[in-house]
Amino acid sequence: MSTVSDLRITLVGSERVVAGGTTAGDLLVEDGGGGGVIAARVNGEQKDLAYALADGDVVEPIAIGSAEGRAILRHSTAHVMAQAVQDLFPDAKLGIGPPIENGFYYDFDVAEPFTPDDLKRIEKRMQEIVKQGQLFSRRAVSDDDAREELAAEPYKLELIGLKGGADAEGADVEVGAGQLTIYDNLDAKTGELCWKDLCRGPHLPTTRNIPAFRLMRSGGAYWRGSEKNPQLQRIYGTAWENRDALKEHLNLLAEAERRDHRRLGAELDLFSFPPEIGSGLPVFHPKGGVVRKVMEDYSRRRHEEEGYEFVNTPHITKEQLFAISGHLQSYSDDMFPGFEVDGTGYRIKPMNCPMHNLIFRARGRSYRELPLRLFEFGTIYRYKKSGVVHGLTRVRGMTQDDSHIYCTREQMVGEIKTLLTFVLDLLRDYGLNEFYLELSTRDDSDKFIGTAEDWADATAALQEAADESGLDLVADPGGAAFYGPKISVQAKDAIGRTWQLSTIQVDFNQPKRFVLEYQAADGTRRQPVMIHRALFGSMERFFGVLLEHYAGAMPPWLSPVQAVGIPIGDAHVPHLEKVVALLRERGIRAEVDTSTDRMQKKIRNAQKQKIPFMLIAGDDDVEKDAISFRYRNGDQNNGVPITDAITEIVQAVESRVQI
RNA sequence: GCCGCCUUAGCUCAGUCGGUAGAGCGAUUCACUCGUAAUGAAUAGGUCAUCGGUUCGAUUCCGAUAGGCGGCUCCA
Repeated sequence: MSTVSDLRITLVGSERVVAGGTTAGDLLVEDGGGGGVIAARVNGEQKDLAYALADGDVVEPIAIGSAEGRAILRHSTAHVMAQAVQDLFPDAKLGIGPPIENGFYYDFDVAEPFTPDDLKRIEKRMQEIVKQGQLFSRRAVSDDDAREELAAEPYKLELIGLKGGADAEGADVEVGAGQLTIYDNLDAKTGELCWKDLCRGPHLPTTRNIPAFRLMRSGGAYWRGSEKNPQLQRIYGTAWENRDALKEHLNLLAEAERRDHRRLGAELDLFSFPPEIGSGLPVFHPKGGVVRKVMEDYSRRRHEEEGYEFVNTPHITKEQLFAISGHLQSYSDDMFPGFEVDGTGYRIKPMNCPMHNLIFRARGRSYRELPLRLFEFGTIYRYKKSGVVHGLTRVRGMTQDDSHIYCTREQMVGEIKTLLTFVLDLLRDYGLNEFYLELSTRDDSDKFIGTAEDWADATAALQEAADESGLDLVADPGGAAFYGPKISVQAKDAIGRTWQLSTIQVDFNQPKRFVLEYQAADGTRRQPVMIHRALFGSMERFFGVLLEHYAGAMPPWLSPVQAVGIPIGDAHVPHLEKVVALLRERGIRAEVDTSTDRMQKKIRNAQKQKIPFMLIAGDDDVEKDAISFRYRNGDQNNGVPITDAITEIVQAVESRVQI
């Protein structure tokens, strides 16, 4: 029996004396924090509310709506789901069930994959469990006891064996580094055991604390994330602190679906993926083609201004080139198979850099030429596994806005700084405004080539450029490629999703392999620093990202059709033809809708095509030599003199604003 | 590549418990000429993804292939 002497504890900053045996829950609920407090942070560690306080403990509440609270909620919901699954499918073996961003999952080994109907049944059973208000009850067990209790759960047994060294994503949620614990789900009235799971916790006090959840989908998932392991069936769900938050989340998903670039690409007649050509190989239709052209034209112009030199290289090459670059050895899984021409092996190129290196090497280079910045819209082909291909974001053929910069070590810092500014400015021109950076560096493993000094220098240069940008920087230690560190630019889109776009990558490998050299001022031959940089990533992918960002309503400068003339009657067509001709003279992509539809229908069509400027004309406008604007948002501006209307459109296009 | 689901008219989708198919939109034609998100009518359009099997008979059942979707893995 423990002593019942008073305990001195600290509750969010203030000292407190409570009776022995007080739990975190007693304290926090008594403190008035009962509303929404579902767990506690005691001495920095998450604990159940049932945790019995000890003398000297520092206690903080965890609210269900906080990041930590949501994770606990979702983890507990995963338990409820697993219980429901084992109720309905007694032979299901448990994998792992961690919380994830926006929800949770649990993996099961079952004879038959789950059907959508199964998910409905499971969800229904979960609701019953939630209603029952089962208690989550923590219990410490020895490894041996745990093995005995979980003898029927082979995957759990495997996790017990891994304790502390759990490597798979989510596995450490089940087994921490120390003492094993099991969470029993107990009937609130009878205290009867309903279900149990090996788990580190903490959990909600009862299943009744789950306010809102939904099962989302199921799919296969390899045990412990390895292709070599058997596949389990994973069920994904989402859970929130109240119904509104759940609803908001579901709305966001619906909005994302509405913005899906694959859907918009078809609706707006921008591109398609003819099966006759092959998976992951898009064709751009005239309307998509003009958007791409505008993107390329503007990008070229900016690169010219920044001192890039334009090069062109072929799509195929002797295989030998990739033996020199090393890609054949380390990248061949991602390359299309080779073929033979006149007895020599050839390949389709999966990257442009080796060819740019050959341009660098085409003659002796002086330090006076550096930095040498080679730029190309280089079309490359990479073999992607069939299950990976996805719209424009995961293709097998793509055009990179690729550039390779060769500079001296002394120039490296300055060059990287300028580069990052250039990259961010250009992305801003396309209407992306929220960024953060990720810095991928080496770790101690021996897969990395190049000297420690090289790495330190390059990493410092990237770090310095990143710091100067003032953007948030996420460290990614160990995430670098074997040949050098990199910065990647992550952009947030209009609905808050992040996309990895540009990368700036230092390469210690290829200059060595291609024996790239320049002659320094002192007459010695030195190896240049090589920086890879794809700004949009690929034109296809960036196109897709922009489409989703704008939900198809591209800003006027990027819109395939910038203005459409809509006559009220046939008699007004010549008037609009005249306006459209004037607009075209100013470089505006404009046309008159001369179809036999009624003007209401024409407006509807233009609206669906998300054309920024509708120019409507009837008798009133013809008489006044004017047009009436209708904008995409439904606003009107009637009787605008033609010259004013043209100025307005041209200005909107030239300033690259969104309207 | 792996697990599951899907493929019916240009698009979105019904349907056939095995007896060769429908709608809306779109297209075409005709009529209507209209002031801010769908005028009306008629017509055309499908080897039910492809190939093979089972069957008297397959779009339907089975298998393979291709393509798509959702996961997983991969993305130096």
